[in-house]
Amino acid sequence: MSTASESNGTLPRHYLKPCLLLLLAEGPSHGYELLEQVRRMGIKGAEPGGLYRYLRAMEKEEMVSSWWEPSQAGPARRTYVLTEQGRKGLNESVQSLREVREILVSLLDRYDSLQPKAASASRP
Amino acid sequence: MSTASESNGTLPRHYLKPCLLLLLAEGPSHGYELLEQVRRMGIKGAEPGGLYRYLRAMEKEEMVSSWWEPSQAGPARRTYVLTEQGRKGLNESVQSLREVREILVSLLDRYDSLQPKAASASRP
DNA sequence: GTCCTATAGATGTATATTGTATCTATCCGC
DNA sequence: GCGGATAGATACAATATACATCTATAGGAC
Repeated sequence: MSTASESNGTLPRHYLKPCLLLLLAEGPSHGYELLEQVRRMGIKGAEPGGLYRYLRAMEKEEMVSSWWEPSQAGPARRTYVLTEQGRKGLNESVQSLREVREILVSLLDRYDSLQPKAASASRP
Repeated sequence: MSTASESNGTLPRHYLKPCLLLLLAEGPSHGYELLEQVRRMGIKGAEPGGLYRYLRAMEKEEMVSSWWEPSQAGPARRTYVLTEQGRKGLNESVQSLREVREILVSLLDRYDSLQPKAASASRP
């Protein structure tokens, strides 16, 4: 257990799947590119191993489908698209994400209304 | 993997520790009560096993300290208080939580600006 | 008194999820 | 033909989580 720093500066990898669904809702893509996109989105700790695993898992669940596509520069890529079901899945996970956001907001509000002493780190 | 519903209506248990630190920053408390409080806060899936284990772990890290206290009704309780270090830990994890909140907000905004078709679930 | 329930805390263990390292393959420039 | 960037995949160890179980105390029902 690493205390307080287990999600330092990054979205927990926990949100990888919703992120992937969102990115694929914006258009078809392939693993390597998705990796860079999720990193740019804030999941800095995302790494290829887990990402490819998630993609294959989501395919097994029929949230996405894929095929090989030759690249004009470099090795062939597996291109992923969102399925009808994946879009439903995205809608659903967005709903839970909204709840998470609300809870997070109220938790942070609660922190902010602690005695000033405790808030020393955020108020100079 | 259960797709899209793994955090349905609840804060991932992942946030248990920050929650406990916040609750203890509001005042000393004991495990059984903390359990109910975190559940009320939104971590509905919290269960005694993990919670007590977290508390002992946090004590080993000197984020909290505890002692036995007799109860006027029922068995003795172990009362926990936040230590100086625990308060620092809270401040730090609140900072990452703020980042998480920001990323979540931008992710949801991004979802909301998808083609109307995709947003059918949230706009009647 | 003894049985049942609520309160309180703790542990053991099976299973899932993650992190990390490693491996293959293709194409490009040189 | 070699090294580096791109692309995808897997194995295995380390952690985390869920779930069941165990102890103990106080209070009330009977």
